Amino acid sequence: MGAVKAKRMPRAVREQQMLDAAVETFGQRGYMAASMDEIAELAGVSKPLVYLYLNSKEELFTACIRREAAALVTAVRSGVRTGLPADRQLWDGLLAFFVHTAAYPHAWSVVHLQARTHGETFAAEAAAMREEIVAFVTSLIVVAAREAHRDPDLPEREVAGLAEALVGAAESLATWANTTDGVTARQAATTLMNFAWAGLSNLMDGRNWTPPAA
Amino acid sequence: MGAVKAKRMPRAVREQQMLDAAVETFGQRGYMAASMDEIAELAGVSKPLVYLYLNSKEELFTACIRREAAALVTAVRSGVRTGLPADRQLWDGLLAFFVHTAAYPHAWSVVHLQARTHGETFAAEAAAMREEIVAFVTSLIVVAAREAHRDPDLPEREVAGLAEALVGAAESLATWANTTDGVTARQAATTLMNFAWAGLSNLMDGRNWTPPAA
Amino acid sequence: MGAVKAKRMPRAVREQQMLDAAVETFGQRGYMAASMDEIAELAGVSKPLVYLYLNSKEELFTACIRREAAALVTAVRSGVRTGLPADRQLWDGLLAFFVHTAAYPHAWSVVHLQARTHGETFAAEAAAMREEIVAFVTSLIVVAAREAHRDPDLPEREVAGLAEALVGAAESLATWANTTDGVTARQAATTLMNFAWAGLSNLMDGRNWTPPAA
Amino acid sequence: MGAVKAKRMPRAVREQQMLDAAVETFGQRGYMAASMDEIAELAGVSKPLVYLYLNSKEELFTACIRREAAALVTAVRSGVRTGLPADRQLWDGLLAFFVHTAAYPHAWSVVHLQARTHGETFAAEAAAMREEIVAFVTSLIVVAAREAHRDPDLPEREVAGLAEALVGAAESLATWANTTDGVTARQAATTLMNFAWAGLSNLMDGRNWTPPAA
DNA sequence: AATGAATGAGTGTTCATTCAT
DNA sequence: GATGAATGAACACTCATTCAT
Repeated sequence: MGAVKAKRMPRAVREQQMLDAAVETFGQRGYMAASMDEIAELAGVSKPLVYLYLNSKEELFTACIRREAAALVTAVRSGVRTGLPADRQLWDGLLAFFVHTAAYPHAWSVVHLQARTHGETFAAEAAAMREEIVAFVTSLIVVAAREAHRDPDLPEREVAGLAEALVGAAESLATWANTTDGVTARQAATTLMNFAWAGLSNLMDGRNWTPPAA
Repeated sequence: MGAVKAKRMPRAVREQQMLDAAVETFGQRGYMAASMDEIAELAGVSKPLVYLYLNSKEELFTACIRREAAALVTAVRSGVRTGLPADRQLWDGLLAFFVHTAAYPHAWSVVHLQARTHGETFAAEAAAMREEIVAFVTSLIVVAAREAHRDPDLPEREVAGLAEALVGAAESLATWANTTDGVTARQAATTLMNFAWAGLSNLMDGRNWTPPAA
Repeated sequence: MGAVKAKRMPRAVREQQMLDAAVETFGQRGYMAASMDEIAELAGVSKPLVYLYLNSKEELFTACIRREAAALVTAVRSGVRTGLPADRQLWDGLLAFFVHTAAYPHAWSVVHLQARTHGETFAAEAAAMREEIVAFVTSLIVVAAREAHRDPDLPEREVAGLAEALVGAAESLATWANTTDGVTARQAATTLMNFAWAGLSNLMDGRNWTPPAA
Repeated sequence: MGAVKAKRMPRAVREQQMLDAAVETFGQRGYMAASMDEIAELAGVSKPLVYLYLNSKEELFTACIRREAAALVTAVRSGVRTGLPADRQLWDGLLAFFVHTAAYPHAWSVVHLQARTHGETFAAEAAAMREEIVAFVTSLIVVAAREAHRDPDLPEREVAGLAEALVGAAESLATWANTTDGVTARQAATTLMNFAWAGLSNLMDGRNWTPPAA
């Protein structure tokens, strides 16, 4: 499973191999339980080379988070074509998201779980990416409201909460799909789309649920 | 800072103190970064005593997960009264959930984050509790459909996905509320209820979103 | 040669054993070349215990410097009785100094050589002790001048230079005596006393050597 | 900061650049703390080239000691003109010594401190040079005694001790002058000359200090 | 019921050194 | 003549765990 052992490769290539190995190991074992020895071995190089190129375990982990977060954002962005209706854009984005997280489960574990459980520094790194996605979803909600010929009279904080809930649900479903046999990316996307779009439409019609008095 | 030092207490009490300290430490530092030294000190006892009562770090962590998972399930169950309409039951459950996770953030971190990032054994422990909650939510959805005089013609897998999405959204919002200033449990519950209930109603009316052909 | 292996000793005792071993090892190998493993083994304990008691290699080394510097100053002070003539006091001090450095060559190496070659922090630690000795010698020179019924019209900077030269010569002779067979502490002290006392007397008589014009 | 980068230079020149860099680095950081990486970078060449020319860290260090020791001896020898009175010769030698050590503090650190704190091999290398200087001083003392029309009835061992003390004092003053602001080579030489010459004269007049009975 | 004393095993990190070009 | 790529071996330090009392 480790990279084919080939000596004397250019630095850039080796670095990617190391990141590959690191993402797999961090994703599987967790940040702390992953040992640099294991990562080096999986990458097919000696430990000093890992340090020569990536300096420390912390920097290596950060590099993993950055690379995978960027890859995920790129995947989602690439899946969406502007100009289509908002619901279609949301669908396309969700589908791309679930396809990507299913294709790279270790990467998803690194970005979503590991990055958030080992200190503020790493968490912040992952949070930056998440912000991008939340912002994207938020904008879609606003556009959808406009398309429905409705003033965006949903208060801003309300929209933020909805986007948060939607993204949170997507994240949970991604993990769920990755750990539950027979759930495809398409199914996950459909479920969430049904759950979310219908809810959003209703809200835009002013039919919202009123909590009982405290 | 730790518990007031009092010698010679009955075992059951000491054990709870240790678990308190462990939950706080695990929640704050993470499973691996938490040291038995720190936990013992925070509990106000010597390390060998911790081992005498709880045998190992793994067992100690498991005990934490069990205790806190049970506490959370109990809290949700206690918040709900049967006999009320389904939406009210869901609301009550969500509110109890957000109140509890806000009151015990370290416990929530242990059960939701730490338990899932350090090996299958721990993850399974937490998953068991989660199942209970998902089952509860599933049943509410079914009841709601029945109340709406509609046959639960939503396929079972669909319902499972919806419950999963709902619970996932709740979990994300809990963490979000715990780390975002000025978001109360009531607000989180309202946001989610709006998002979810409206969506569920729509679905039960057969107005679901159809994905484009692959 | 290592301490007789005896288990379960009180902390204070173990600590001294560790310092003994550390002084020997640092003195022989040098600060950097000495490994904590070696020190622990020589002390007859495991490495973690060394860390438990002395925290780090740096702190261990600092503790060595402090202990041995204090021991040397104490030895010199104890060798001198106030009330005797200045030359006798100087002789007694020098003799005590050479006896001590000959009895504890590793300690002398640590304080005089190692402490000065591995960073400002350590150097400062040793310099503090040296200051005490220089101050002591300086005072003796002043007293000697007074005893000789001469105003201490030697300028202060001049006296400082002389004390520095005297102490420097003593330090060099100590190392020389330690590495040259057949040179006793008494001989070293006699040589230096002859060299120094005669010179000082001459200076106090105003017979100083005038350098040629630049 | 390092030598201007120029490719393809003759070996002899490159070697001197490497030694320059090595002396500076060893002098500043110490033998063990200095890394071959740092030295190579400061020399403006790649590490393998350093190994090609100087074989190993040990040999590199040895080469540094040899070069700098020789340079120091040469400097002292060049400062002295035979035919002048002994005291003038001593003065000239001391002055040359202090001027050289002040001009090349890193070299002085290498030869005097580093060489003596990292194993017998290096110490022996530096000791060889020292012997030359001690021998030179010894001969001056003998000549001085002869000039004073006195038989050198000072026993040989006594003379050796005096030379040792004188050289030791000089070494200490050199380091002292290098680390104390405002002390010039000339001042150091004057202080030592006063201290030493007066003492030596006295001794040659038979006025020596008699130690108390043991 | 409780603890001071002690350790085996492992981790991240560094460095002198070499090979292939 | 010169170097980018790569490593074996070691070292400081930590931690879960146990023993003797």
